[in-house]
Amino acid sequence: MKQLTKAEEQIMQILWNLKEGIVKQVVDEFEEPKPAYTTVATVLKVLEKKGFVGHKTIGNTHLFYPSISKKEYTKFQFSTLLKDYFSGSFPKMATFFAKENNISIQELEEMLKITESELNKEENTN
Amino acid sequence: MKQLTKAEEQIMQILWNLKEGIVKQVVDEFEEPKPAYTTVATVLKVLEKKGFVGHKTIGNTHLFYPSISKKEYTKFQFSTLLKDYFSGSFPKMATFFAKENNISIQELEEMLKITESELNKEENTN
DNA sequence: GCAGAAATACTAATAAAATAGTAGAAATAT
DNA sequence: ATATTTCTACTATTTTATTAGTATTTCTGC
Repeated sequence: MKQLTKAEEQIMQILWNLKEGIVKQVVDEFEEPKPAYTTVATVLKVLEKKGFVGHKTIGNTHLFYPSISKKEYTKFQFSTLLKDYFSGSFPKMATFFAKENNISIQELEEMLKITESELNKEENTN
Repeated sequence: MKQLTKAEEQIMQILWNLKEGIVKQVVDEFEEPKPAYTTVATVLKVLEKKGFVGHKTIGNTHLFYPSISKKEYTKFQFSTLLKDYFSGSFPKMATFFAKENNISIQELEEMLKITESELNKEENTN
């Protein structure tokens, strides 16, 4: 998989949220200063060529949707980070996080609890 | 902080490993096909302009060194990922990791143990 | 001191990313 | 059915990234 560029990623994030949308809707999701309509349209076209989005034509407009899920891309990003910055070790990453945020072992254990309950909760969500 | 580009990041990784090095050493760290000497030199110059590396002149050569630590950049990358893909929640990230890798609660708890011991071990390392 | 090696500086060419304007098609409103 | 609006396609421009060649400088061994 290829990395998204900054502009592309922003638009993907919007599309993942919207699930699907026409160019105008995507533009509206931007903070001021909003990019030009044509800018967004161009990036969407690029994303389509690269295989990250698809569209169906509805009337005279294009309804765009992600053709790669946020989850898939997250996986890719996460693995890349884990590999390049934590030698592929999740405990290393957790340690890093804990130290960066001055998190104690007690707090870590609480997080584990939260994680466990999320794990149960989402067991059948994907 | 600004994102490193792919080429830049590769060279930073090498420099972080070497701690410091001349252009030739950096080139040598590349897998085949190695980039041209001048390519590496150019990227190093860009990195220097952007503030990611510095150099001192030794004899007729430049000894380059990272002027931003891997740790700092890791922090930046990690926070960005956490924010953009896990709503800033570490337990969400841990859950994601566990699910992606079919990790059981028992295994998670073992990871916590490893994390705890790393935490102790590295208490005074930074 | 000079030949050759090794290094950088400068320059260049290409490619990709980012941004947006203009023309023209299609729908719509009256 | 024509004016207006809305939308896409095409094109263009600027900036940044990637890659590397050539010229020049500096060092080193004889």
